[in-house]
Amino acid sequence: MFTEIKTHELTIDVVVLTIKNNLLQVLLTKRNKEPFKSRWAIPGGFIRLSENLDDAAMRILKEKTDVEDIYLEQLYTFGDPLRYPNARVITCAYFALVRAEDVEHIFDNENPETVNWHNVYELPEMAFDHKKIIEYSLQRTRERLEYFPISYKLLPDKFTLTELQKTYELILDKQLDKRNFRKKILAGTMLIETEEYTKSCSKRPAKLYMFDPNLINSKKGLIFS
Amino acid sequence: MFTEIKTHELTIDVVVLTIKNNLLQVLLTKRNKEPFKSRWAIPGGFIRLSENLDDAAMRILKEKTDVEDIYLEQLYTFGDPLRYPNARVITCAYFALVRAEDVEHIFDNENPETVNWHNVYELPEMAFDHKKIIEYSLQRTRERLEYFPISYKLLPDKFTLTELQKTYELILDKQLDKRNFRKKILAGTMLIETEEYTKSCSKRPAKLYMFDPNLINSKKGLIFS
DNA sequence: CCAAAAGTGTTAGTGGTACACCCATGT
DNA sequence: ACATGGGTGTACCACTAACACTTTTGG
Repeated sequence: MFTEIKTHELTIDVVVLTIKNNLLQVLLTKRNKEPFKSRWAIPGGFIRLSENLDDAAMRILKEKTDVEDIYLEQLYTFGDPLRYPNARVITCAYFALVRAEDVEHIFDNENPETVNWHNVYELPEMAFDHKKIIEYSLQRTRERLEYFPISYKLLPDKFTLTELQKTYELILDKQLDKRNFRKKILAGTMLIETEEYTKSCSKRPAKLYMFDPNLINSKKGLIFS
Repeated sequence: MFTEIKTHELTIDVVVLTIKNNLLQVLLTKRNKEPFKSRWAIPGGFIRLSENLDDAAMRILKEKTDVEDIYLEQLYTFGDPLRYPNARVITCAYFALVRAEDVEHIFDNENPETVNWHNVYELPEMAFDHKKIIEYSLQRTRERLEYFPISYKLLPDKFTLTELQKTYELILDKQLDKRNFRKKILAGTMLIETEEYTKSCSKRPAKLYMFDPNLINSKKGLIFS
């Protein structure tokens, strides 16, 4: 029996989003202990003494995947007294955007074989308030998309305009007009046209583009209302 | 197996903003103990077991002022290992907008006579990372101003368009065009024109307006870029 | 030659910005 | 009558939204 000195515990939870199989997906681990045994949850953990919160979120993410160079942002701190049964656990939630191609393995030492990607628009039954946290992440990602070129963190180095449009459509969960999308995105200065084209696909080749690495940190995104 | 050693403390800090004497001001308390003894700090406190984070922020605010009906929003959680000397204190920061007229007393039981309003644009030397937290609040308030009619939380029930414009100008820290401001704000549907006018000022009387209480929770604000 | 995705412009409407003068009141 | 802040309209420009056909390739 633990002493009741500690009134609350602070954890970090990380919503990891990627685009895989033409779907916007979130990384979930299946719990192997109570509470909420065998329900799905977002990855989480404790903060070490020497870490700041961002470092802790990054470490927790790396424990489940092997990615570097991701977009990571603090989301919100959830602290309802009833969010965690029989304990007071406050969690500082983060969200991350990763390239599917960079994630070679997903693993969970405590729960091997029980970590997986799930379509964010068709979530299974979730543990705790994790459904709410994922929905909050999605909302924030949409807000960010309007102001920052964050989509490059979900795409390979070189991509077609159609792939970029698809990324916007998956995040915003709506269809965009092809001509208006291209006009607007090319009017901005964040894209560089390459001389390369897609090959060996069975249709007309598409030109490949890159994000301008000098402008990656610029604050200009695009608004698609 | 986790060792239940308490590695960090979680607190709540609240940035309280108001408009007073034609300035955007923040409520600060002067510390009477180490660390940072006699420096100014934003009000803060601990979270009780039965409270959610919003409730804790509201209680802490009420310990220093006597206001009801305020705008209160979670800002960000600051957890750098070095932010608090010789301890690991993580703080979940909130910001609040209050009407100066609603604040009859400001007080601090521990530090009587050492709680006061300060111009947010001319802050004294602050304790901890509180300057950064206030700057962050200001930035968030500006973002909110673009999307939500939050300015009504800083103004009396009835106000002139000039007072409303002044509120925007103080928050955005820039001058706005009078005709464009009026055109845009009246094109929205959140204002109700009253039949009343300012009296007993030495100039031409100004018409008084109210916020439409039905639209207070609407998401339409105004963008002044 | 057919299927499939790539690529390309114009128009109408909306909203933003810049800008200068008259009005109502108190002294 | 004058000083002070209240109140008003127009013109230009930029951005948004709607919309359909031709091109290139592989099979």
